[in-house]
Amino acid sequence: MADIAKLANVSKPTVSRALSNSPLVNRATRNHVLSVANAHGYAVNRNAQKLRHKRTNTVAVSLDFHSHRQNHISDPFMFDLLAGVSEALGDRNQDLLLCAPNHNDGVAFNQILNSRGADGFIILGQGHREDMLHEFAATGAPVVVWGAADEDANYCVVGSDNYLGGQLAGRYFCDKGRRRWLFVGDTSFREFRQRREGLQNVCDEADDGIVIDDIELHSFGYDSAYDAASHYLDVIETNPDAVFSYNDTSAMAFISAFRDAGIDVPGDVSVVGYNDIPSAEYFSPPITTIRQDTHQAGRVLAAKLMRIIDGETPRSALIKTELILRES
Amino acid sequence: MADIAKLANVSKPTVSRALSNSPLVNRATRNHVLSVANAHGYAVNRNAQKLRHKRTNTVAVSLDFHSHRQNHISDPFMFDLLAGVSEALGDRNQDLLLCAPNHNDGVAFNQILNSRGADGFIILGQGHREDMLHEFAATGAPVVVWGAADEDANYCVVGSDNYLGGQLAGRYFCDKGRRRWLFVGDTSFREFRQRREGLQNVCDEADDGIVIDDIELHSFGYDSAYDAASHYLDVIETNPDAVFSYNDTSAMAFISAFRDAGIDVPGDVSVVGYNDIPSAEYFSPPITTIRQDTHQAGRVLAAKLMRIIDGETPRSALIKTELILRES
DNA sequence: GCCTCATATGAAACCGATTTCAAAATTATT
DNA sequence: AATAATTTTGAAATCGGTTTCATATGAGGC
Repeated sequence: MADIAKLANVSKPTVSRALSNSPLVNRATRNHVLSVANAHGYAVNRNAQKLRHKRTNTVAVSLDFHSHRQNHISDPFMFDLLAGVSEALGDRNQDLLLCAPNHNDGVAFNQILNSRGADGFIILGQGHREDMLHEFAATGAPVVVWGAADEDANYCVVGSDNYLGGQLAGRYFCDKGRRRWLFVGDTSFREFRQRREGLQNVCDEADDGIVIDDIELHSFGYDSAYDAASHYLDVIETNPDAVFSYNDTSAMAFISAFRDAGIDVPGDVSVVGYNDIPSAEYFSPPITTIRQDTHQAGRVLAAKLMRIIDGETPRSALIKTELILRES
Repeated sequence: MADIAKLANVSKPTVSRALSNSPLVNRATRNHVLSVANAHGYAVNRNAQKLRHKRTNTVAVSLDFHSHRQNHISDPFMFDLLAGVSEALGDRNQDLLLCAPNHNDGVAFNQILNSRGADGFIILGQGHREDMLHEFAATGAPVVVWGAADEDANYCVVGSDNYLGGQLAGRYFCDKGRRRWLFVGDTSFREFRQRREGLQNVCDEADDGIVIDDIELHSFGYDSAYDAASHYLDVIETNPDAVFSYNDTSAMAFISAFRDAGIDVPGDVSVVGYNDIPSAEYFSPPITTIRQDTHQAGRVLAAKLMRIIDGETPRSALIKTELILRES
């Protein structure tokens, strides 16, 4: 910057002001400085800027890779979400610091904040980290979480309307005249628990002798879902006629297992997945599922975090959640 | 840091040296300083550090979101790659700056480098940006590209052995006794062109009257592939008995289109995809495809870039590329 | 012509670390 | 005990910007 100042025959502060569009600098001077800076391909040193400003304009994004134990990071939904967040942050001129899998604990988060590596955090997938997040947020850390809203949460949560998602699946089953429902998912995750509750709600209101059975599936991935489904069919007396599973991949696994056991989908059983990943549409049969708007999610997450960084305390929010009617 | 120095009864430089494990500081003093720093949750300011060191320990990663015009970012393969890179960079204590979609041109890249936002670039998917990348690399920018090796490239490329990939598909078709092959892909992309050449090579060596037809598919995504397949079947005289498509999603689309036209897969036609995305295994029929080791890819990309940043000029490299035999 | 006020500019201090260089403290050598 | 060699330590300069504060310049009012 000192060089540019010399070249433009002005002082360092003037260059600084010109580059930041300060009204304190004369129009003509600014244009001159700008042209000199441009001609020399000058770019302000972000690190010096961050140091002085005490603001990084960087958002750290954490992906809970490890909650996808088996499948590691394979569920495309998380990545659509990441894409949405990336786009939203780009629009706001915020840099995106992607946190590596092994840095996903509270200490590491605090370290990033304390060392001024980022101004705040977007956590994609709260998983089983609610306690850690609670603690983290309690320190005053600016943080937004993609996950399930929680009355007691001391942090801002943005997520799918899981309860509604459960209701949508339930109503779909009612429409199809299904009476023996099966819920698949690990209800120790709040998100899945809320879906289960929404499903239960529709069941209760129908008051029609509908029963709901549960499979607590503690590991992710297609294979374990397939195995769970096969085993379930082995031990159960009466087959279910409807399945609501926690994501599309497992829904596909259930469909395959059912078909391999000679059960027709969607003839004998209706199946609803969650997330509407791209392949859901192309599976055979195309999967009826619950879609979330990942772009909206990204925008909302980014917007809320910006407000938190600016000292406000925005409320948690639910993202548009809709049933995508297909053939399963 | 000045505070820690005061608390530990030493000077600022001593604290700095203690924290960076410098041998210039006495063992006892270091331990004392460390314990004081720890007790107060102190973390060095990264920005000051980067400013002084003129090194950021940050790698910018660019995803070519836009080459996936229709599907935007839906191909899970790119994300597996991103995960691999993220992991590898994490192991090397490098931060990962994810570049937003709208920042994917050479000027923006240079801006990031000049402003010391990152030490180097990992470009995932060269797409049609070869010229830009060439120019970028010519400025001396440290850059590694995931894509297709090119004799003339002035930058380091890491990628699948596309030629071998094509050969593997060709040999598979030979094994199945297929004689009328169809190659699907946009050969204006070097990667796909190389695969096409590998396929041709097997065809030539078989010397068996095998013919290869081509569909130049200029847009990505399932739907356009399905449409292309249907249209192809409408206008063609003799149906192909083998299809090698540029990715798994399009392979699925071709299989669906063929089946909808009453053509049996794998009975009448063998289909080979590319990338081995998770759903390839669960599609019906499970898709025979070419797999690349995304973790290895991530590690190699990271390692090469580190060497480039250190002033070396490592050579381009090919990643393990293997045929995954399934039912299609 | 003198005073006030607004506008434009620059000198110097500062953000929070690291590095150079000189000085102090310790240890080894004779 | 005196000197040389080696460790340890700290004062000051530095990285590259931004901000404060004082000053210079020119316009407008009387």
